[in-house]
Amino acid sequence: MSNDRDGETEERILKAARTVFVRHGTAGARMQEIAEEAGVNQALLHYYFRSKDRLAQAVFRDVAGRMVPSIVAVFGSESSIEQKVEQFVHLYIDVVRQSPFIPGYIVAELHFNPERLTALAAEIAGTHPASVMQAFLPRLGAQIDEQVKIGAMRSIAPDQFLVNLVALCVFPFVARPVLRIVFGQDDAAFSRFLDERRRELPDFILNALRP
Amino acid sequence: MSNDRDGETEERILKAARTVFVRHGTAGARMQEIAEEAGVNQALLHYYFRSKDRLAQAVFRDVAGRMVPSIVAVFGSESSIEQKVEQFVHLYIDVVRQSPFIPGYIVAELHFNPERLTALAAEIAGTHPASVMQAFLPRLGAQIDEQVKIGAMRSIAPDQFLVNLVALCVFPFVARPVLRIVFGQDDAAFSRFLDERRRELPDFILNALRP
DNA sequence: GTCTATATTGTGATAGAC
DNA sequence: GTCTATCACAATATAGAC
Repeated sequence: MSNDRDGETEERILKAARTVFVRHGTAGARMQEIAEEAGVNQALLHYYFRSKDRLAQAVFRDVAGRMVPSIVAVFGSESSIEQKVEQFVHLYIDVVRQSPFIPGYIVAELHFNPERLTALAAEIAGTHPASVMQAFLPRLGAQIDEQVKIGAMRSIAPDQFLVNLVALCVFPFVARPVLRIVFGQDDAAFSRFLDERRRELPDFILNALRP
Repeated sequence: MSNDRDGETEERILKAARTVFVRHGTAGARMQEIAEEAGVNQALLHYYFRSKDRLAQAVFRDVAGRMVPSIVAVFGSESSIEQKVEQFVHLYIDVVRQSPFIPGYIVAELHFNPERLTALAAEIAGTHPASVMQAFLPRLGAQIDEQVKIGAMRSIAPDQFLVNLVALCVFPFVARPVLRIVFGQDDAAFSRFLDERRRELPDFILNALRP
């Protein structure tokens, strides 16, 4: 195996770790399996990442951070609420559909190792200007108030609104094993379910807010 | 320590296991910690449950199965859709609020050990009459169609409807670490958030389905 | 940087006394 | 049924050669 002049090996290890951690969770993952998946030996994992915990941190940072720029793009924009809802639903379903196990991994990691989120949040706060981070919730609130004032929308707290929006997008993926059993959905049926959802969810949400 | 004539010890072990598995997940849980939590030694865990895996299975069965009777009660009833939605939202939030880590545990277990759900499903199918299990989805569909025909509701597939309903109830609990950071919610704020949600969610959902 | 070999501790599980 | 003691192996981590 040749040298890692351009960080190619480190990247391959991280990718392998992503696969294994997402599949088995941080506690269930084995360094040995990651090494095999990356085509290197276990010692090299420690050479690059020092410990399993640091590697797990790097993976969470990588996986969870991946979602952030698009979210910021949607909610940091000047679009109308209607547009934001539709953009978010489409973006989320289109992206996550290609890695449908990510949400389950993230939720599990949030639950068992919530301290990793703190670390990630600090980093994101450093990357994006504070103005964007601080402002986007009140801004959304103001946008809602506007619509309420002209009678185009019923009032809703912006945090409730956001939780609703994200919940409706994320949940089908984390509940997939249940859908498989309760609705008898095989892969194709699940895919059709997502198509239908992508099409109808924006209207469902916007209609919920009509006066 | 006295003998376990009435299954008191076994019950105490199961309860301890519930606590530890819910907190750390199946892979992250340690038999030693469960033994301490139960006030017994590790050997006794094996005496009653033979292996960690069987204990994990028993815990999942216990925790996940706990929710089922109430769900069946709501959706197996003859109530109107409006009533079902309100009943489910109130029931779910009231119950889960007292054990707010359950949803995170269940989602994680579904993700990493989906085969446990299969076992549980078989058991539930055995307990409840097949008529109830098979019928409840078409029945909900028929109930929706009725409303659509009289112009009281817009059309929606029953599986989409159910996913929406459950998603909106479950998600705040699994996303709690995120709410804490993004919205700065401490325990009291989260509790108020749930109060507000319990009050407004039924209307949100029903309004979404108005024509 | 990458490997092999190994140290060290953790962890599920069992044997056997009481 | 419950305990103590211990086995057997899994798993993270490090030392040191190349």
